[in-house]
Amino acid sequence: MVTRKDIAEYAGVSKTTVTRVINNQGNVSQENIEKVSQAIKELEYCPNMVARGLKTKKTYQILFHAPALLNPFFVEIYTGMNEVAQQHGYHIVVSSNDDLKVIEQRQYDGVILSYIPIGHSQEEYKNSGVKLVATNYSTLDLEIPHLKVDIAHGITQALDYLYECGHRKIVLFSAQFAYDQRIDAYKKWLQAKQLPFQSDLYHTDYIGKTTYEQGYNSGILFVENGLIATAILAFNDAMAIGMLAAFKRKGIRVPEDISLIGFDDITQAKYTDPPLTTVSNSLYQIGKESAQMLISKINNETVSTKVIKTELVIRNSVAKINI
Amino acid sequence: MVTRKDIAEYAGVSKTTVTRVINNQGNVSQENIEKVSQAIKELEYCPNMVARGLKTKKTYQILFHAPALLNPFFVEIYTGMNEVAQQHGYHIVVSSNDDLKVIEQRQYDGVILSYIPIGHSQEEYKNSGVKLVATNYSTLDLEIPHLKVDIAHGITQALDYLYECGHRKIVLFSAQFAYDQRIDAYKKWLQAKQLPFQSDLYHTDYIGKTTYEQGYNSGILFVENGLIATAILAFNDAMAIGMLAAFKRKGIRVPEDISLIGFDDITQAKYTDPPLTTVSNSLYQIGKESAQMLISKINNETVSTKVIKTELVIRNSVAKINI
DNA sequence: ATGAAAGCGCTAACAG
DNA sequence: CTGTTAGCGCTTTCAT
Repeated sequence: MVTRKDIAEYAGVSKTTVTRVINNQGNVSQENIEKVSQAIKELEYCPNMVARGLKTKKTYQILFHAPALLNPFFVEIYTGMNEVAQQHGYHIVVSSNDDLKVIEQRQYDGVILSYIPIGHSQEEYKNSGVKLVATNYSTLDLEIPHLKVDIAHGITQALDYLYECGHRKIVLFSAQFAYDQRIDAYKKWLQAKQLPFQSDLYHTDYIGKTTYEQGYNSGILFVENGLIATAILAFNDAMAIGMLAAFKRKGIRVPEDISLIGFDDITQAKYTDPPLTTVSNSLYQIGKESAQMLISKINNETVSTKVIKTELVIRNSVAKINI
Repeated sequence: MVTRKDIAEYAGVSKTTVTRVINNQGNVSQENIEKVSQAIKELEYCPNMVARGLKTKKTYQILFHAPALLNPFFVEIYTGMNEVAQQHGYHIVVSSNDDLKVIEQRQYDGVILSYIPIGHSQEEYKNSGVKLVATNYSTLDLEIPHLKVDIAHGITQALDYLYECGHRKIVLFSAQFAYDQRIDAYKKWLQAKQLPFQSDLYHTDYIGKTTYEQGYNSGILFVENGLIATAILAFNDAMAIGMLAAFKRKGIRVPEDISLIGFDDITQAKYTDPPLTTVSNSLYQIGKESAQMLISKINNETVSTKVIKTELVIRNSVAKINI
């Protein structure tokens, strides 16, 4: 390994001078700049960021704390994040490891939270002293600056659309694992439309997992219990896609027999049969912005929570029905 | 930040002793072990891996060099990799950055290659001196130890199955971006079956991208040019899923009008309509094994190329037809 | 404009 | 069993 020392000797200057030209801090003669540059090129020197990190306390590494990358949802966010991180010279490592110690151990410059693991609190993260930002958060009481998706708005958009299409019996799939704005938004909307709230018209039958598989299982169950509604608002696209498969399996046609709306607009949503009507979350954009937010924070700029607007993407999984 | 020095002072021992108990190297009295452990707990000390890395030249970081995580294919591999990496205390960072310098800069302990970027050669990687392993490689001339998927075998399995189902006109989708075993395997198989080789029965119309979108476009084109075959062997599942959408759009039924086989068996393949018959690659397993392989190599064990067996997963996208 | 020296937090001889 | 010392590769005062 060739170090700054080698360059210094080769160029006949001091190590300090080498540092100065590498980080172009000025105060070095044109002649020396050239000698050093030449040496660097010839010896193929490249700075050791570990050593630098030890000294400067900056590793140029960011931790993305996500439950499971296998969920396409997170992959799209990650992809956006990664793009801006790269532009700023940061590497991102993804971890679903609940151990907060790694943050200090590995000296991450900052962390992006996409969830707070069970058994941990936002206080713990805050106390750890790292630069912190949350992404795609929808819970109300988060003090950490974050990108807030206005899920309530998205739900309302979807519900309105369903209403326009003539639907009056709509099942909402929510989640048990956390407080979910969906339910409140749903109730509020029902009230506004003067529709009755029937508890069997929303489901919280699954815990934590919002996957294809879970959607499939929920779909099967839903059919077997008798179609109690004309439309479903799924927790997310992955689940909606699983349901699509379940309905197909059970001989239930979408949208003829039941209408279905997803959430997130992941890439595949365009390629399902029928193409999935869904609420777009701008996942990629969210990823980019949250990385930008964290990097700003690392640079000691002040950042504040920002609301992301959702958008209804109309494809073919919802039917107009007669009222 | 609390360091080893703080622990030493708090426990009334030397820094070396602290090191010894942390890395339990023995040669420490029971009494001191307890004093140090106590101090660590009370001061909430945790070792700084950057400093350690500088000294030991081990960062416990692995680079996964993959073109795009958005491709579900890579995500599944990554997930497997990540699991075993975690078990061994490694973090993985994914990068599609072509710059080999980061390997030295960031002092990665090893890198897993899923492709060699255009303009680079395996020699370059080898010369860089890092521990190296390749994953899911199918080209023939790779000297780096790797997990080799026997694509030829997979193709043959798929082709055989199609043949059994009565298909004689089969389109193979290959890729332009690299030498692809598929074509050779296809030709060889045709010969064995004494079927004529028709150049219009394989396509290499797309470059590099093997995505949903590309599959969709290819599917549309394929239909518009007139169905010249009864079955398609797609490059991978992502493309097959895109094609499924295209056929649906064009009113072509799968498998009634055309049969379709994918490659990889990604998670969604189970949830398409119809569920996709495909060749399983054991992506998750590949990920796990390649990480294991690299870690062994990092530990200076000798590792060698290993062939992964493919498996035909029969679902419902292939029809039996009359010969 | 240049260099010497100290030190980031850790490990690894070496000496006791 | 324990501690002293040097040093990993880099940055940063502080002199010159």
